[in-house]
Amino acid sequence: MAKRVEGVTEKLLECAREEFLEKGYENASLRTIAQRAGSSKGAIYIRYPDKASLFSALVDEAANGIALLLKKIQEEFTELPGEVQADRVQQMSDEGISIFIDYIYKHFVEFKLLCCSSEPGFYSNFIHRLVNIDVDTTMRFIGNSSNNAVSSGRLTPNFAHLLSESFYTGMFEIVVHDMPREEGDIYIRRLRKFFAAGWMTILNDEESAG
Amino acid sequence: MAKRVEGVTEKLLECAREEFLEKGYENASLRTIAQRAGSSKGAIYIRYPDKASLFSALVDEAANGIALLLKKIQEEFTELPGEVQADRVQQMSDEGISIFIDYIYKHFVEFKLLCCSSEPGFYSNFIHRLVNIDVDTTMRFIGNSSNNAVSSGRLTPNFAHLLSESFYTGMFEIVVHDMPREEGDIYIRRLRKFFAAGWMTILNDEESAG
Amino acid sequence: MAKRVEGVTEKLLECAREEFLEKGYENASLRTIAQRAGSSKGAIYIRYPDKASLFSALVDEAANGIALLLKKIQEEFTELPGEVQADRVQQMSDEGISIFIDYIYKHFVEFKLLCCSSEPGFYSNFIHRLVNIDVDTTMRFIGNSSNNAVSSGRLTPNFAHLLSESFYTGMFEIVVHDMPREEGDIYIRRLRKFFAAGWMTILNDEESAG
Amino acid sequence: MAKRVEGVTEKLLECAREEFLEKGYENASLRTIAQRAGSSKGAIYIRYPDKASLFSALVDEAANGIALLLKKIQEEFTELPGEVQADRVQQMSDEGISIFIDYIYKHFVEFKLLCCSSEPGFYSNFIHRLVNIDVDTTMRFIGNSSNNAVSSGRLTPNFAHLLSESFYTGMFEIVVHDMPREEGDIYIRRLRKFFAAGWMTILNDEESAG
DNA sequence: GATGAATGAGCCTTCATTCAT
DNA sequence: TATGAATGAAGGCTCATTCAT
Repeated sequence: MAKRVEGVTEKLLECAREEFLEKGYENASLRTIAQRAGSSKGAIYIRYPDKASLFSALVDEAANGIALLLKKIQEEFTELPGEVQADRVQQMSDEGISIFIDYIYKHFVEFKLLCCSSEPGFYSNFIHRLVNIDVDTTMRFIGNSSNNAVSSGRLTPNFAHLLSESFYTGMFEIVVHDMPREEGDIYIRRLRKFFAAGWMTILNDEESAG
Repeated sequence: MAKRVEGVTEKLLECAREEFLEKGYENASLRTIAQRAGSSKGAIYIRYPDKASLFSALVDEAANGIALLLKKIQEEFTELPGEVQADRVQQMSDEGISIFIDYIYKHFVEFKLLCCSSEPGFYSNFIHRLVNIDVDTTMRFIGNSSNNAVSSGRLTPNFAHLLSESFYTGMFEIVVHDMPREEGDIYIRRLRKFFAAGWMTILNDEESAG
Repeated sequence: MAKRVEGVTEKLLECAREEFLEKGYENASLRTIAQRAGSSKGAIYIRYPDKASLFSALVDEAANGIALLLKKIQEEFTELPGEVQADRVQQMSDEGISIFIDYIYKHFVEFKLLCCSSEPGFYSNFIHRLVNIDVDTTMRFIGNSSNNAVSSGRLTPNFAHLLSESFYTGMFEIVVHDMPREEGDIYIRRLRKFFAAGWMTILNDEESAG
Repeated sequence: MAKRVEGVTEKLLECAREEFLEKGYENASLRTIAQRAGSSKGAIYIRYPDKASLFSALVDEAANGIALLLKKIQEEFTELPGEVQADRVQQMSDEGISIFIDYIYKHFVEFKLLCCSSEPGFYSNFIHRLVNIDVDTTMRFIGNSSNNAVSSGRLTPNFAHLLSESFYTGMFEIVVHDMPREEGDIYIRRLRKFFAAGWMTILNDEESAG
């Protein structure tokens, strides 16, 4: 039984990465990828059923990984006693955010591909997975608490969705702009403060407060 | 004098709009656009020298218009007396933001095209134009005041850029998500509060405050 | 009755000339010609039924003119008394050749178009017209004399044709290479000597002579 | 290993040859060539990067071959002792010319393509390669001898160029006119005599002779 | 007469994908 | 398994020509 030549898959993925980064998903050419890798188009099709799958192979692990990570962080928040949850505006702890940023920088190229080189819709799908996790936790948290943000209409699910999306899009600016780690750290932490402050204006019942 | 058959340009633009919206810039086909419009490929080329120009024709007016609008709003801010500026965190007045939102909703489809269907780089160019206007005003405002955000290193031009980008990207979420006008209004006003709060953490000298 | 705007035809021809010279027949564009002339494609079609006719309009007068000229020169030769003809190898007199060269230089651009910018086949048609005139005279001259070049098989009509073609192609080298008048004069006169010598080897019965 | 289906390349070249011959380079259509060959446009592009390369594939070997042949023949002339050179007007020996003609007839179709169906400039490039070889030898030969053709101004490089071009153009008349071998032989040998006589009028110092 | 919009065939080329070897 | 030849649809674009105005 013929075996896959060792290293071919890796070489193909590496060259695919370069090609996608340089030209974007649509304009990347499988022919060129195969050539760069010193391999053949057929070799790609043995491994991946089509162009989209090849792209996914480069990106899925990181995309799944960060979604899982976020889920875990959020679950840790959910498991906190109610009183502690109520004291926090951000669902990610300081430690949680650190791990999150770590993860992004550890898979920087993959997220670069996702942010800058994927087919239209692919990136937003990715963001939405994160957003859904985030919003789930948020809505559950508010539902469990006595906060009237939802019941008062200050917060709709759709609205929560958009705020979250804005936050995560903001986060991935560090990738889009190739921000060095240190700068990214500072930037994301400030972003959290931004959004913490923002959430305050929603969670707090200003009307009745005024 | 050969006159353009009435309505052909409009029909072409309309069908181009649809095609671009459905398939995105890269996958849109001039052939299909012409067919949809019951016209010919040549009819497109009489009007626009190439595919990119056809797209621009759909989008440029709105893109330029909103940039001009932002500039005007910012200039009005700049012309305010120094004390009044200092009291404000957001450079857009309530009235300014209303006009801004109005403009977006009046050209909703155009911004939809820009946000969701343009070639890679086209959308970010657009956002950057707005961002540059914004950052200019911000940096000048801080330069003219005695605020030490810049001198202390809390704010770099690059950083201001990213924050602004995050803000405007957030704004255009209302377009990406086809938010109805009323909801968009609320959303954007909240976004302002978010960022106002965020800016406070940068403008205020926390270090020395602590 | 609407009248042709004066000078339009001239302008069109002038710009067509330039376009054909620059790009060659196939790659010349009627659209471009009309634009250069500040006129319209329709204006061309009013005057000429198609692209080929426009080209002909630039070139036919010179092509016909030189053919007529050659005919006249050759007829003058034919009308010479038989003895005088026999003494001459070249059918063009010194005076004849001068007039001929004059004509070429007077219509240099037109011949340039013919030689370098016409559609494949057009140039050879032109040359063949000259060649046919030449060969007619030659064959008649030999038929009327007692020369055995033909009867001995040293000269076939086809062969005469080719020799003549080689001569006239050689002649138009002065056009192809933009030779200045003076140089062209010298060159063509040498060419005549070349061919005179060549013809000697055909007209003279070397076999029986040897 | 994917192997090219046998005969496809040959069929493509054959049909390309026909198409180019019938319509000329510009008007030949790759679509038609592929159809004629019962193949696909892609099949052409696997083999040749573009239209020009396909044409070259039909023609280059013959064009290079005859240039090399001419070089070899000329070098043999150059290596002759000075006295023997001086006795010869033509640089090609009888044997040399035979080999040359052989070569043309062995690649008749290829030269037909070159002469009658190539893009403007392609044919003259080809001729100029031969001419440059020829003129090099001629000028060197004259430089090494005591002949005053050059020093007296009777022969300029430019002029030698044109004479040579006229000669080779004349030669390829046998191709342009589909002359049968036997006739071509005779024609070319006569052409040599023509030019031998012509060269005499340049090499001989007529002035001082007179 | 003059215009240039409209046409649609046609151009060369690239592509993802299939499949015989 | 691996190859790359083969495919044919589709790409953007140019063109000579027609014809309503």
